[in-house]
Order: sequence, then structure tokens, then C-alpha cells
Amino acid sequence: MDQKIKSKETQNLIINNAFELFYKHGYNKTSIPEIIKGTGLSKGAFYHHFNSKKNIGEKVIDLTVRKRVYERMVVPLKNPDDAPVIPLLCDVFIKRIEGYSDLEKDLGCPANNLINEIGYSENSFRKMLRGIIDNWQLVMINLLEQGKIKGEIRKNIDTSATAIFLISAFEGVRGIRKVYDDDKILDEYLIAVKNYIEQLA
Amino acid sequence: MDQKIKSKETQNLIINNAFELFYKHGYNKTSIPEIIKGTGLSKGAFYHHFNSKKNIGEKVIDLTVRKRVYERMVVPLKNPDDAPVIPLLCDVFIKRIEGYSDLEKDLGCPANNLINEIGYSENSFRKMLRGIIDNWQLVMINLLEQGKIKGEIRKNIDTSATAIFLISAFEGVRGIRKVYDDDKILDEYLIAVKNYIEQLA
DNA sequence: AAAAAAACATTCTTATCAGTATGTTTTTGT
DNA sequence: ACAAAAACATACTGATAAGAATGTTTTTTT
Repeated sequence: MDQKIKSKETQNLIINNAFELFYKHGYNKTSIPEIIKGTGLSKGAFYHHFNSKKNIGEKVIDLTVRKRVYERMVVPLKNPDDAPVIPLLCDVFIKRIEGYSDLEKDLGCPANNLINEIGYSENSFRKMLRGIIDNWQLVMINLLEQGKIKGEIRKNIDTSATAIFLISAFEGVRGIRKVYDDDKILDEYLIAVKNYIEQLA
Repeated sequence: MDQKIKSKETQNLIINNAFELFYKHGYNKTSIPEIIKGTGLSKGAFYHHFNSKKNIGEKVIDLTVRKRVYERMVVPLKNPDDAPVIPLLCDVFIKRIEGYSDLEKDLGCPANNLINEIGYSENSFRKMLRGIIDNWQLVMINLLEQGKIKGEIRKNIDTSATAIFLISAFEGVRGIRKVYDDDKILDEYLIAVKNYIEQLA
């Protein structure tokens, strides 16, 4: 029984290391020798726990990338205690970005990076990344529909269109920010998205 | 003198081939042997005209990617004959997307793909890609300010923020579309961006 | 027409990759 | 305590990469 725990710990060690490298250098630029280098493990260990590079790619997306988006962007919008909708949207699409570290600004969004780098190449990756976006959009639609009922969101708002628009702008600006050295672009996005969200009421 | 033309033609042949491969498989996944394969040329020819992979990357960005964005997204917004602003924005951010081929939908935007894949890794790439976005944003700011004067755009609109917001949403949705098999996501974006643009008036 | 240079082709080098085969050590069930 | 299996390590294979070196052909200059 102790062995199962150790195995999971080793896998997580490798997965976490792989995630960091995928995030910093991209999936294609990251090699398996590089992934294990930071862990103190050997190639034999890696291939004992994962059967290919594609396999660890899937694990990273499922266990780390998906989890990150879920915790940061989906959970805050689930709104179990029925809070006002507009401030919730501001939390996720404005405050979230304001709280990023310089590194997170420089490197962009892990999910969006993978979508753009390998989103079209590998079908298993596509499906998982699509699931992440679908889930995000769904919780936003629910929130906005909820807002309509409560009279906080205009009745003529197309909720699924609004959701995709907000997600697109968010991911788009996080990508574009990568080629800039300062926060000018993010600040401009913040002004515009604030106006957009408020105009939903 | 004939030789100079031939040289340029060969370079363009290689550059065009490289662009297609970068677009389809990404910069890092594309090898120089692959690039020359489609041209009938040899590796010696390649390294006679370009001194490294980074070098052809720069040429592709400068001569093809920049030109594409300029012709498709910047020129239509330059508005020399003083046309109404809102329809012009619709042309670029709505009609443009509606006219894409299936392949263009699947593969996303070449500029945005490169921004996301190598935007942070190589400084010379960063600078050039940044220049493309800067130029795009600038022409939009001019157009919107022009629209304010003509009374077609609300006076309290932040033009640089609006420009980045539109660009971000456009590039964002083109990225996200890559993990989908149908146009649902694009259609939703189109509804939302139409409302957004019209609300600028 | 001969010399020089540009445009290519061929071959080679060195490095690194993903993945495999075959070990050794540690843990676990009996 | 011992056999089996899991968790690792080491060494290897074959493919492919970027780029350099060195060749040959074509074009240009004189």
C-alpha cells in the first residue's frame, strides 16, 4: 500500500516538472531528458510510469492544466451563495489578471499556450483542451442566465456568445502580452473589459 | 542582373514553403530538411540564402506574416475615402472571419500562432510580432478617433482599450477554434462582437 | 574566353531525441 | 525468509536535427 503512494508521488513529481517546462518552453521544445533532469530520476523511471511523451502530455493537461483553469476560472463563477453576477465576472476577468506575477504575464496562459501550439496537431489533446473551454463556457452561461432571472443582466444578452467573447478576449490578450515587456496592453484590456461587463447590466 | 532575380525567386520559394509549414505544424516542429523538401532544392542552397533557422523565421515573419496582417487587417481600416467607421470595423472583425476557408479556421491565425508558440522565447521574433500588433492597434485608434470627430463613435470610448479588446477577442477566438470541429464557437463570437461594435456608436 | 563569384549539391559532423532492452534495488505478498 | 513484482537505473538503438565543409555547376564580370 505504501508503494502505491510512492508511485503517485513520483508521477506527480514528473508531471509537475513537465508542466513547468511545457509552460516555459512549450510542449514541442521540451524533451523527456529535460523533464527528468529536475527530478533526480532516470529515463527508466520515466518510462516505467509513462509510456510516451504524448502520454505525459495528456496527464499534464488533465491533471494540472484542467485543474488550474477549473480552480481559477470556473469555481469562482459557480456562485453557490447567489452573489451578484457582475462583481463575480469582474473577479475572474479583471482582478484575476491584476494579481498575476510578472512570470505569469510573460508566459501567458498554460491552457491557451497549449491550445495554440498543439491544439490542432494531436486529437487526444484537442479533445481535452476543448473540454476545458466547454466547461468554462458552460458555467458562465449558467451564471449569466441566473443573472437574467435576478434582473442583473439584460434580457436580450446572448449568454453563450457573451461567454465565448469574454473567454476569447481574455485568452487573446494573455497571448499578445507575451510579446510585450510592460503591462500597457493588459491595462488597456482591463479598461475595455470592465466597460463591456458593466454594459451587460 | 538576372542572377539577382533568380536569387530572390529562390528565397521566396523557400520562404513560402517555410511559411506554410510553420502555419501547419508550428515553428519548432518544422525542420529545415522539411522546408527544402517541397522546393526541390538542397540543404546547401538553403544555407546559401539563409544563415540559420532563426534567420528564416525572421524572414517569414517580416515578409509573409506581417504582410498578411497588414493587407487583411490594417489596410481595410486605413479609410482614405472617409467611409463610416462601424461598417469598416464589421468588415475586418466579422466579414473577414466569415470568409475564411475551413483550413484557415482549423489552423488559426499565423501571427497569433507564432506569438503563442515562440512569442516569449526569441527576442528578435518578439520585437517583430509586437510591431505587427502595434501597427494594427494604431490604425484602429486613428479610425476610432476619426469616428469620434464625425460623431459616429461615442466620445467616452477609450480608443486604445477598445482596439486591444477587439484584437484580443479576434485572436483569442481564432486560437480557441483550433480545438473545435465546427463553427459554433466562431458563430457565437460573431454575435457578441457585432453587439460590441454597434454599442460603440 | 578566362577568372571570379554566385548558386547550388553532396557529404560529413556533432548533438539530441524518443523509445527500448536489460540490468539492479527496493518493496510487497506469502 | 523468500519469491515475485514494482520501482527504479544504465546502456543502447535508430532516427533526425542544425549546421559546416567541400564539392560542382552556372552565371557574371572583365
